[in-house]
Amino acid sequence: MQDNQAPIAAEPDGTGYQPQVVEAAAQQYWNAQRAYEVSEDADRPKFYCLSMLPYPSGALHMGHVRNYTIGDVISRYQRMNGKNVLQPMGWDAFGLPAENAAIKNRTAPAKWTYANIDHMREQLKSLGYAIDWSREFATCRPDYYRWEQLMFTRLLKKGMAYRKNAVVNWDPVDQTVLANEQVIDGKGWRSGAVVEKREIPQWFLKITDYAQELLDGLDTLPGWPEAVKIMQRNWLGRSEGLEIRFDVNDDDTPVEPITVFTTRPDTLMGVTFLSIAAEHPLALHAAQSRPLLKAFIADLRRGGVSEAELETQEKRGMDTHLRAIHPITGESLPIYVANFVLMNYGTGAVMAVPGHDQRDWDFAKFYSLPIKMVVVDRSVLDALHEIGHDLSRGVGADPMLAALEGRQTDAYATQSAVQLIEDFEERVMQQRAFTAHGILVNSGKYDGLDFEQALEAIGTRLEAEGRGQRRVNFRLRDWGVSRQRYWGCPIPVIYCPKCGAVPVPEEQLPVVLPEDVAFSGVQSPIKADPEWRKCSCPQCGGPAERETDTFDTFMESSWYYARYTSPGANGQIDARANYWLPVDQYIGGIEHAIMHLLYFRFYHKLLRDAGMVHSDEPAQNLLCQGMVIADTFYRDNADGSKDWINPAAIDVNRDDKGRVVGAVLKADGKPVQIGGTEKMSKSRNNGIDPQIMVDKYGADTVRLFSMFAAPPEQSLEWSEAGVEGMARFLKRFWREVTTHAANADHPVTDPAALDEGQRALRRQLHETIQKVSDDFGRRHAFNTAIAALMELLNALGKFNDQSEQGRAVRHEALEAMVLLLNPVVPHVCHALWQVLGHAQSVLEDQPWPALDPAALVRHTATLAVQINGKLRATIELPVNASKEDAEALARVQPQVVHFLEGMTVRKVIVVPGKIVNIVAG
RNA sequence: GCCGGUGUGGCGGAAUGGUAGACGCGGCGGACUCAAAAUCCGUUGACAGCGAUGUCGUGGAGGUUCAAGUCCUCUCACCGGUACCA
Repeated sequence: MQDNQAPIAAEPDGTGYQPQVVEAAAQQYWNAQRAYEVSEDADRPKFYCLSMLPYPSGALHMGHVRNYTIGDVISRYQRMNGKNVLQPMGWDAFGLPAENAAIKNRTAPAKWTYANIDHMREQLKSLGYAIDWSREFATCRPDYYRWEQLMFTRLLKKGMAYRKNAVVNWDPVDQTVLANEQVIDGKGWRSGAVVEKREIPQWFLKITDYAQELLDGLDTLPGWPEAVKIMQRNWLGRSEGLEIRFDVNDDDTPVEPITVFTTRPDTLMGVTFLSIAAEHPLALHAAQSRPLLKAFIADLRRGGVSEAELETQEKRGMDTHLRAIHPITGESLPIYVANFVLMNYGTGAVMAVPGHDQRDWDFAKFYSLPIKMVVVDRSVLDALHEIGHDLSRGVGADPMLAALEGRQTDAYATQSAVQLIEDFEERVMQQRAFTAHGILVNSGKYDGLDFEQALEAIGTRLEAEGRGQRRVNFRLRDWGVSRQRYWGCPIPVIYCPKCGAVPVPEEQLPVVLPEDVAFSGVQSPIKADPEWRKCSCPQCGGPAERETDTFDTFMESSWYYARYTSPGANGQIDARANYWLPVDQYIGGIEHAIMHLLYFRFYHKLLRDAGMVHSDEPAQNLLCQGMVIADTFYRDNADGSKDWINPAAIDVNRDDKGRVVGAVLKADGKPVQIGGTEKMSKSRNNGIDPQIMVDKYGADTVRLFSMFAAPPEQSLEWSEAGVEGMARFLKRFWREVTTHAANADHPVTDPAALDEGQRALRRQLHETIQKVSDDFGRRHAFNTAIAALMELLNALGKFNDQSEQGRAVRHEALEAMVLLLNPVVPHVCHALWQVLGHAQSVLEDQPWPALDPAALVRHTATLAVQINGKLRATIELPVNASKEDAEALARVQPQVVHFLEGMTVRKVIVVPGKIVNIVAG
């Protein structure tokens, strides 16, 4: 550090801002004070701030830094506002990546996982988060997962867990089940073999029993993002409709009727065929006698099971040659096997109405099946009225039929009515299905009814005949929790040849997963080991075998939030849970909007129904942060592949206006291609290591940039130049405080004695306090809060008043700034608080700066003057000026006079304190 | 395919129906320096103009309104999820 700089840059104590020194000292103090360890305190309002726990993938990434910094800012802010704040941390330690790493590195998944946790814990600690580390746990430890095994056995006894067949991705070469992620273009990612669908028995939790409650509960969560609630509503997919039974004709053997569910019973008279899933029992029955159909069904087994894959494939089908009986007309309808009907959804069979469903329309066109129009737009009815078919003349609810049968007096009108309907058919039905609600036609006695009337009439009739039933249907399916993998929580079930599936007795829990294993990836070690599974039946004592499947890892992440509240509890959780729960603020990635957050809500209701918690929902407020993205750079290889180059190794070239015109590799100075800005990933080599950034700039700078560069819900583009800007800001802040503290005593502000400049600075200070409080506490708009603090520092830099009250106002402002910035950059604030003459302390225990409303008072306001909505002038006038005064002043502005020449003023709108808009022409 | 989101200067972003572009980055000009770095000062949407100033401008097309980045309809592109990645 040079010491011949201009006086303003000189540091009174001879040193500048040294983040490494400042951060080590602050963290050491917090540790010594155990500053963030908390316990239940009935006298203070609690605040439980929870960030989604990390998967220990190896090293911290910027997404973690962003997530945990948001949580930390909220935690520290809430504590400064007097709350008893709990901010815990743990590890979502089971999962597929550990198995992949085990194969690659020839280490046991457990060893790899624990090493990652140790490394990532140190990284997290270097960022200075206000975490209560005494509550830390990893979900792969038996003392964690034993409680979810216990819960599962109890659910099994209650009938809330059950076993049934379900379809999985099967790799025929590796002889293993693949995750959807491991299926690429219908092929296994390692073997390259075409994946097959295969049915195997799996355990399920009856989440569908809670479907209605999960739906209703969303209305009790005003603190959740609307987008998340909408996605969950759509995922739950509540619909009301009619379940209809179609009898089936078969020449040889008697067969079960087909049950379908429809939300459009009004189109029943337009059904021209039925579609069933390939796995439907009737399809399998028909295939027995039809080799072609059998081959077709076998062909549909090719490829993976993911919805995205199934829904985007070409629609195909084949006639079973079985015939269904229309429940009203008695018509004989073809039954098709179709690849777009999924056995998982509803009943695995749908009634096809090509006239009024686009997918059925496409299918019918392709296979030359009949299309019947049975619903027309209301406008057709209106047109009928115009040509003399008046409903009020006793036609009642049956105008179409009347028209068609010529019961109207006017033959011309009748003919026109027929024409109108035919026109509609011509105009609409030739092009596509008419899918909107409307009025029934070609439906016999139901002609003229609207949707609700038709639902009522047809529903009542089918219910009376025992052929149908009105019911509520959900899209949501039960939660399949079985995984055919090693690195997960063992499912606590024993299979006995005599007694069947028996839950492991509570006193025998936990069923411990062996951690010291050889792992090749071909088969789970507990499946490969003939000894591990051997046991005796808890009921009859005879020889039996353990379940070797493990739980879906969403099981562990569905209740961890509750376990943090009860460290060491001899049970899943204890009474402490009801002090801390529900979570006040939950923070995590938007990618968890549906599945994790639904299981999380579901599990809370399971805990409630087991008497362990008293609330209905696990989290009051939810913030979903966006991704962290970065530029990508690459060079083309001769074989057409790309070499992706990390942004840290790149220099960017610009033209004289600052536009990027190219990039070169620092190492050789030669050009590279610029790719898009994408999510940080290994595959694009555009990840920026948080550790390198912390080592280079300090944790505070990294935290500040993460919070400043974008609002939390949006994606955040990493920019090292932007990081440098944050480092500059902290340096200037440091200099401003240290210079001030060294130069003088600090008198107290006397608001009555301030001159205009002093009052203006103090007003800006209190406006900033107001804005930062609102941005941190309510809006979670950390970026604009920081911008306001930057503006305040800019103003302080220009404020050269060395008078007593000048120094007093500056002192007031700098003290407040240290407190306002503390949630974001706690280390530097910890140091500067002492520079300002205070004893070393936990800054979160200082009160949040108080707003002085008197300081905010303004005497004049600036109004925009518009002519026809375009800005032409601004005027300054007293805040209490009347509308008339504002208009009068606006009208005499030279620009206004100029623009109004030759025009007539029609109207003047005055919004006091904001705008005068003169409408003229 | 379906569900949800996003789109504003050279870049990240600001603006909760009321002066589009706060703040930061980058660029340009200057000060300091033997020089460089750092720091500081000024300037910076596009187009036209010496200038005052004017015109245009928030993915695209329409609409509502005295007034639209913001509300509505349609549309395009990208991102997230799609039940075994977490």
